[in-house]
Amino acid sequence: MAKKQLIMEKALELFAKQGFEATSVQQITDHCGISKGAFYLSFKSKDELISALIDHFMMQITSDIDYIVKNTVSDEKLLYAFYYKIFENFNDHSDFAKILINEQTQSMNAELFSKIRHYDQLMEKNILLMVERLYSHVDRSIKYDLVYCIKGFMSMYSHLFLFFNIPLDLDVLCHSLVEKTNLLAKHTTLPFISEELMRIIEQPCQEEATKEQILEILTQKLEDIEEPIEKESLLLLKQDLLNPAFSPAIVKGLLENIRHNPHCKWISFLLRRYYKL
Amino acid sequence: MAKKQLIMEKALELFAKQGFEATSVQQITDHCGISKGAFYLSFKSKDELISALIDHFMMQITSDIDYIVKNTVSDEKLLYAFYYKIFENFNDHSDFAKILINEQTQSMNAELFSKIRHYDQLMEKNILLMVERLYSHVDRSIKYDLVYCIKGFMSMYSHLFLFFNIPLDLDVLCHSLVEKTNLLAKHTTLPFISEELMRIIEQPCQEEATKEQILEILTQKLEDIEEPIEKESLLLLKQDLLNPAFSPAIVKGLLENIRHNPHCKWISFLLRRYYKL
DNA sequence: TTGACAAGTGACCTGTCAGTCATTAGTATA
DNA sequence: TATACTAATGACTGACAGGTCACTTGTCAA
Repeated sequence: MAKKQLIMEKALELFAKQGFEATSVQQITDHCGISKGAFYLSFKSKDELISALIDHFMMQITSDIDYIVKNTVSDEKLLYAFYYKIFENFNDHSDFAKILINEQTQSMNAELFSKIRHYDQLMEKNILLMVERLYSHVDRSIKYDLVYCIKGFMSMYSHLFLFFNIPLDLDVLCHSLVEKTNLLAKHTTLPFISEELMRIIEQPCQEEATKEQILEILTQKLEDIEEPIEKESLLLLKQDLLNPAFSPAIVKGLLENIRHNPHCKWISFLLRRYYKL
Repeated sequence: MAKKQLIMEKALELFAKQGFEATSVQQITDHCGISKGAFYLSFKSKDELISALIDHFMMQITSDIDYIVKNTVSDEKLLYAFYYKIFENFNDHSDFAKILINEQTQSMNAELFSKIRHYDQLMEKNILLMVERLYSHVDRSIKYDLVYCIKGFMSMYSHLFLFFNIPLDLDVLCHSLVEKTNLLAKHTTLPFISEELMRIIEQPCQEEATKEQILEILTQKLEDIEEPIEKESLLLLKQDLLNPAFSPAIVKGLLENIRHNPHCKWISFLLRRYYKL
């Protein structure tokens, strides 16, 4: 299991520098100091590696953002917190962010492509939720334009510090983008993206995970977790999933216990969605 | 020469669908109905093909935009005309636009990468020029943010019609973006991109073409052009380049004669820059 | 009809890749 | 020490890539 992590870390560096296609398995294993055969003990294929990388990082950022959008109390601070968490993630995992930007190409495996698209749609949904909450008083016909502008800001400004080595003042950046977003929300009168257009764009998003799927992931995660409180919280959540007994408050508390462990972010996201918290 | 064009057209389709790396020379020649050997009669390598494609389309759009920014009289209409020309180009040459978006990766040949970057910088320069002209009365510290927001709008909204087959109402789109841009220009108080930051980003842009380089391109183009007025205009421009005699008005008129021929857009751009028109 | 020459062909060359598997090294138990 | 087992190795395979070149075809004028 530690080998798997080593490979993921080292491969990430190479992918960010040279791109996915241009990096051979041999290069990765050389960089890890292991043999080519050892690679295939950890991953069934090169595609499975990139797939694991995408899942690992996108689950984290998706659940982070989901938590912020659903749990930030103050409307005032929500947009700032959103931008901050996005850029903080991009900054902390800049190698992955570079891959994500450079490897948008539809040339890659169709399965990987739809995986990225899936996470993109989850993100878009959360941005829309945020826009609807923050700007409920303004003309609703502009909400999809706002979503796209926010996504545009995210992509242009992350380019800045990802590809030029720039000292990043996150606070200034986020305040600047909050102002821009609020300006557009307040004054825009001519939207481009109509409800109808949005319906064309939005392919049906994947179903929510079933209880059985969540249970499976949860059971698997139980083995990885060492920390006693987190382990017990997970165990109790599993029991409640099989045999509902706890009140929402208790469930929420248990989820709170685990959400800061990187390994638990995704399962925590799935459970929040399952319990509609 | 016609063979070259055939290859470029057919390759463009495949590149847009599958990506550059994922398309083999064999596939291209099959799609053209020619042999692999014939490909190498027209292009020295696969890289030279993609390089030719980039030049062909980027020269056109760069010179189109340069002309609009430098020759649109009405401030009112400039921004609209800019957006319109951009999206019109992306729409007309959507296969190329897709390649440009998908193939930003630094994994490609370094020479190709810097070629794209060079055109990107020319475009950025023109956007900056436009921003400085249109918003000379507002706080100048926000001008670089405006440039980046304009680029963000361009990229997000072109995604919409490039990757989802959407009926495009260019007029509504451009009015909408003009409004957004003007709003940001009018009300923004918290810029993020400072003069200093911009200096870090801006690597020295390539030198302007020398008189000799322009002459060489001009002489070569003369052979391709059939239309008598355009041919004579080019010939006169060549004479003036060797032996300055014409007044600016005459030179400008001659340039006007040729600028609508797609083959002449680039040489017309170079000459405009040379004569500082 | 001939011969000269450009245009076009596709089998072939060399290199690289993802992925396999017979073998070996390491380790823990009896 | 012997045995049983897993972890790890790297030479190897087959597929396919970009690029070459000896050869064929087509088209002229003489």
